[in-house]
Amino acid sequence: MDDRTYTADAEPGDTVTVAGWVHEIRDLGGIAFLILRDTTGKIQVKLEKDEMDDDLVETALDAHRESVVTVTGDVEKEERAPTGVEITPDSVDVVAEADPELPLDPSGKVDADLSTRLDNRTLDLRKDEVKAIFEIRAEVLRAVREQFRELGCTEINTPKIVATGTEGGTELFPITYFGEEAFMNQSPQLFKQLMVGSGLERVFEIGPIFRAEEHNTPRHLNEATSIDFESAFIDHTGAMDACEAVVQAAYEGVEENCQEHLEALDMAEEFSAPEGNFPRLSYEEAIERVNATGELDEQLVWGDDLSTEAEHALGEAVGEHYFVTDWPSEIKPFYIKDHDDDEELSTGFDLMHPSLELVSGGQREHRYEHLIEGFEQQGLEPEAFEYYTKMFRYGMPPHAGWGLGAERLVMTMLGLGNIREAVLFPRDRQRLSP
RNA sequence: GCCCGGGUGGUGUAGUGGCCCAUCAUACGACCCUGUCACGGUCGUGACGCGGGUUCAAAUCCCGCCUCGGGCGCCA
Repeated sequence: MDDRTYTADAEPGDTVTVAGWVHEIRDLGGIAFLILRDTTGKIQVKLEKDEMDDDLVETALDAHRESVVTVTGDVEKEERAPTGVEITPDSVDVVAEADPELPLDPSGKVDADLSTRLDNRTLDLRKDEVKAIFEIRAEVLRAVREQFRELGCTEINTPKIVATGTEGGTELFPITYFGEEAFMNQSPQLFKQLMVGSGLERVFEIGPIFRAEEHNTPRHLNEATSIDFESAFIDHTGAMDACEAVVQAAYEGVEENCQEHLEALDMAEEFSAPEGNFPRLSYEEAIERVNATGELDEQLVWGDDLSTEAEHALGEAVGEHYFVTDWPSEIKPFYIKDHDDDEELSTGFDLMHPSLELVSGGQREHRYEHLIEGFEQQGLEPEAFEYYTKMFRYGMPPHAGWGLGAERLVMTMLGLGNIREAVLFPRDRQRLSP
C-alpha cells in the first residue's frame, strides 16, 4: 500500500492506485460509475462496457456497496464528474467484500436510530457528518492540551482503579482487585490536588471518569472524559480565568482548523468562538435572575440548587457561557474552600453553557484541620483518605482548579441532541457493548 | 431511582379491532438503459419484540417480560 494515493490527491495526468470503500455504483447501461470513498473524499471511476476488459467491468459492478476495493488507473480531468476528475481503470480489485445487506446506510439516504448507529459505529463513522464530530473532538482535545501547556501546566495521568472514591462510595463502580474491594475512579480530584503540592504545582489531566449513577438522560454518561485542571497559588478567580482560556481555545481551534468538518455538519456559517470574558454571576444574582424571568412556578430561595428548569431559564436570559460563583457552602463538596470572610459562602463555581453545566470548580481547602473537619461533616472517615489528607501536613499550598466534561463541551459546541453522539462507544445505563 | 412514550421487512416509516396473507422510501435480486451525480424504468424477495390473555376477529385492547427513547432528580 506504499503507492496508494488518497482520492483528494489524485490529479489529472497521474496514474494512481486508490483504495477505499464502494460508496455507490450507478449503472446506466453501456456506461457505469463506481464511486470510491476514502477518508479524504470520493472519486468517480468510469466503466465503459464496450471499451474495457469484461472481467474488470464485471468485478467492479459485482462489488457490493461498502466493499473495500483498490483501483489502479489514469486520472483524467472530466467536467461531468462530481469532483471534476475521474479514473479510467486498468485494474479493479475487491480486497474485502461487504455483505449486500448493511445494518445501516452509510450513504445517508435512509436514517438510522442512534441505537442502531451505536451498534454499528464503524459503518456510522463512514458518514461525513458523524466522522466530523470526532475530528472536531480530536481538535478540541489538541487545542485544550496546547492551551494548558501555554498556561504552564504539566499533563499527568492518575489511577482509575482506586481504593476509595472522592466523596464517598455511593456512585462508584465496585470491582475486585486481587481479592480486595476497589472502585473505578469517579474523578481525579484528590490525585490532582496531591500533585499541586508536589514539585509540579500546576497540572492537567484528560482521562476517563466513571460514575455509577443510574440516570437515563441525553446528557449523562457512566464513562465520560474529564478535562481537569489544578494549580497551586491561585484562587477560584484564577481558576476561572484558566477555564475561560481553555474553553475559548477549544472553540478557536475548531474555528481555525475544522471548517471542512463544520461544513459537513452544516454549521460552518453559524459557528463562532465565544468572544471576551464569560459573565460571572454570583449564586445570589443567578437566583434573582431566574426568579425575574418568571419561568418558574415556584420562586427560588437562597440555598436551593439550580434545577434543570432554572438552568434553562437562566441560560436563555444570559444567552452565552457564564459562571455561577459564590455558592452556598452546604451545596458544594467539602474539599471546596469557603470564603474567609463568610463561611456560609463557598468559592465553588460552575461554568454553564446556556443549555448545560460544563464545569465545576473552586478553590480547595488546603488547611489540614479544616479538611479533616470537612470529612467528618460529610460523614466520611478521614482515616480512609489518609493517603490524601496526610500530604496536607507537609506543606500544601493554596490551590484551585476545576473539571470540564469533554463530551459536554463537544455536545454543546456542536449542538448535539444527545451526549452519546460525542463518544465513539458510549457507556450508559443499558449499553455495555460495543 | 421516579415518571412518560415507543418497539412493524436489512434500514427508516404508514397503519389505533374486521377494509392488512400490512403502506411508502431505501437497500437487496432480475431485466432495460452510454454521462450519472439521491440516475431513471419494469418486475420481484423481505416485517407486526417475546410470552400469556380478551374477542367470532388483534399489528391494533389488557397483563408480564425484554428493549429503545424522553422528562425529572443528580451531575461533568
